[in-house]
Amino acid sequence: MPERFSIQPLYLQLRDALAERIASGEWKSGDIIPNEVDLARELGVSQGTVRRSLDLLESEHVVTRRQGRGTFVNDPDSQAYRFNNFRLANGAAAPTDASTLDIVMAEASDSECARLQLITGDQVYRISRIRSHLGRAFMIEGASLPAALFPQLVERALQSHRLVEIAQAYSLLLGNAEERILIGTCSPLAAEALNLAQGRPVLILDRVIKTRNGRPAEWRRAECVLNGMHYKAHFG
Amino acid sequence: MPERFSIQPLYLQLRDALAERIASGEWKSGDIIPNEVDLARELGVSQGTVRRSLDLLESEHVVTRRQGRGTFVNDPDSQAYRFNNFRLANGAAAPTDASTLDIVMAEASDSECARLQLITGDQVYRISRIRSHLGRAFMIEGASLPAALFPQLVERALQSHRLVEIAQAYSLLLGNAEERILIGTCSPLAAEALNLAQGRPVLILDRVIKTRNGRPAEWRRAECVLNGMHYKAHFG
DNA sequence: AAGTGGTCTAGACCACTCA
DNA sequence: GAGTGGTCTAGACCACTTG
Repeated sequence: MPERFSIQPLYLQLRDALAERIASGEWKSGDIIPNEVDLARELGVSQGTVRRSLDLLESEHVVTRRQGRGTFVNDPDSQAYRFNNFRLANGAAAPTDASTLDIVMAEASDSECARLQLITGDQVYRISRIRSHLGRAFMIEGASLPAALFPQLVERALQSHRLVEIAQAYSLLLGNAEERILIGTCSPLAAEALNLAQGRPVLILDRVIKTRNGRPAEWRRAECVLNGMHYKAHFG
Repeated sequence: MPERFSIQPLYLQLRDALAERIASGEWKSGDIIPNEVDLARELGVSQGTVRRSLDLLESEHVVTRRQGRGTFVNDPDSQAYRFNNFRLANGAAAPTDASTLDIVMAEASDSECARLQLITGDQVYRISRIRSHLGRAFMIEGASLPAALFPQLVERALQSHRLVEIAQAYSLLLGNAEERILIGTCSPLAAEALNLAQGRPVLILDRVIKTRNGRPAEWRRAECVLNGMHYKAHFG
């Protein structure tokens, strides 16, 4: 019989336990995890409860289940896909390249504290990146990441500073994102980086991505021009 | 024993049957629908299967379930909330008013055919609306609705021409929406209606809302200025 | 106390994939 | 044919709401 360690339903505890085993690297991207019957026996719960927690993890984009084959841990690339919402005129996802301009560590500003749920004195990494599509730069972004979540980020000298790659390197599972979309005129920085005329209107994307546990992992402010693409949102 | 009328799983057939009973008006907005045990007995399936279909309907925003109380049919207002994504600086939903400028019926254009999945010769209603916030007009929208879905729309002289109200009047349940967000300069029409300077940058919102069955119900093109609000999107 | 949805179990059978 | 996830059942018990 399973013990109840908390007031949470078993299937939620189970979901978190399984997510933790994925985050910790016990099961890696692309791996097949044990089948429902084995997991149920190992964990001392019924198969139906295991199923329920796996279904939840699938809805959270952590795993993918395929009838007749098994339950697979999702790739970081499939995660990245969720957060790239630039689309071509035909609706297909626009392939984009990102490159890092700069990384520094600093004390969190007031707005960083507010958006990343930090307290005054906490440290953040500030990353500036530039994204291009078909070789043409169209977006410049400034991202702030809590240093507590990504210790020694600069020292580790990762290949890429896309959040998806960073999260992978730190064994962190990403959750939802909320974005504020505004319209503005380009900053001097953006004008230079993207080769825009002074005062050119830009789309401002202000987004917070949280971890699966609900902890803010990245606050990004971006300015972009669309160059024939559009930005896709989905409601429902 | 339930008969299987199709290859679809029982819980999906059941979900559609229950949705149909709501759409038809048998259960109205705000009503409590029968409890799981009664539904299961009536429909000749197990309680677990009824539960599964009701959980699905809840995830589709058709009903709301409350432990200890019952399962309630959602209001059109709660539906409208899903499709209003203008937010104030503090993140709260911005209350907006909509008023109709004009309605006409016409033969669907090529782009209307494409976006609404119609064929040449089909009829559409074209509605132009203007939205204001705190008494100030900030968005002008042109909506196209398939006439086949909303017969005699003009003749019925509804109070409001917000899609949510129209759908309610026609016993139609709304599903998901997909929106394309672009940046542009205001059209002469928008400049006049919203009192904007020529060439003022605007946010262009191009959205298709589908019914619960996946049939396109409205294609809307809007131009707006934000006046301190922002447009909210959610990913995950 | 009665009634509702929420959790959990145990087990049967089906549909799909692959060796 | 063996192994996987997907569907469906029947029933026990829990948690919450209301009279």
